[in-house]
Amino acid sequence: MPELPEVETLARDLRRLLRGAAIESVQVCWSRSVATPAADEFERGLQQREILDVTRRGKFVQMYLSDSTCLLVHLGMSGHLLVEPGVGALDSHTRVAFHLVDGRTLVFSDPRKFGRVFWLADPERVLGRLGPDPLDDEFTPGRLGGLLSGRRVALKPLLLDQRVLAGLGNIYADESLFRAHLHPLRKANTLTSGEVESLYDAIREVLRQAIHNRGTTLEDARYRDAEGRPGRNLANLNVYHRTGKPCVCCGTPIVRILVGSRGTHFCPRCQGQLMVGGIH
DNA sequence: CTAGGTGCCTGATTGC
DNA sequence: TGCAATCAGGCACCTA
Repeated sequence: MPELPEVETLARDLRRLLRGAAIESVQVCWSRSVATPAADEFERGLQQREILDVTRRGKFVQMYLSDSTCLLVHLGMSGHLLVEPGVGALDSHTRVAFHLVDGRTLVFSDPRKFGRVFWLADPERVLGRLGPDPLDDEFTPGRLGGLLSGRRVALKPLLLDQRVLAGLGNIYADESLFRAHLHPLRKANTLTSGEVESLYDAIREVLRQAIHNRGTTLEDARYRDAEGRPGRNLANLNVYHRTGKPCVCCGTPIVRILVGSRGTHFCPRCQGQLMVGGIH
């Protein structure tokens, strides 16, 4: 599923491909994919607008348009944004098609229909709820410590909460906890300052490596960049989707448990400590 | 604040 | 073989 590294890769590609392009017309094929405004207004209002820049915030792709409005795309579980050379054969998973003045098509394809597109004058209406971006310069170990302190919730659900930290999903939350040698059920407020520091380093390093590899495309899965290419970060995963396989560090089989109904992968030996001092 | 549940969805997998 | 049931998961929203 697309998380911060995949969305970052996509946003960089789209910036290169779309900056300066103008929208000729918009076709909404599945109206529920458009969160706001209503589909007919979305189709009418976006005509002739120019795409000035494309960035990322958390897991949102953010497109700045002429007239200072903003198009946000959340890919959900299975969304893609593809730039196609022509009008393109719109397959059955196409939810919104943006026909560009230069003849290309920006396709929002989303089999599972969990993705959403927003057209807003003020993107903060949606983005304002997000916590800090873990790769932002403003994000420091001290800031992470502040987010964890006083929270009795387990680390795994906390890392997935976009209001706390924006951009981690199931893959990179598990990978970050492995890299930091922290058990996913450890209560957030029990971390020592050294452990906070190592979690901070782990999150940033896991995300940076994944971006360097242009994101993770699982064997079965579907993540593709703006030009349809898969990412190559799969070989970098240490725990996610490696249930029963030996830990790269100690050889112990990787375990999968459910935490808040989400599959959670970890090494029971490397990440074994549930409490400070090693009490289980 | 925290924990747990539901609904939204459909391709892939599992079960009989 | 073939069909039906189950699973996967990001997120908003609800209840206790």
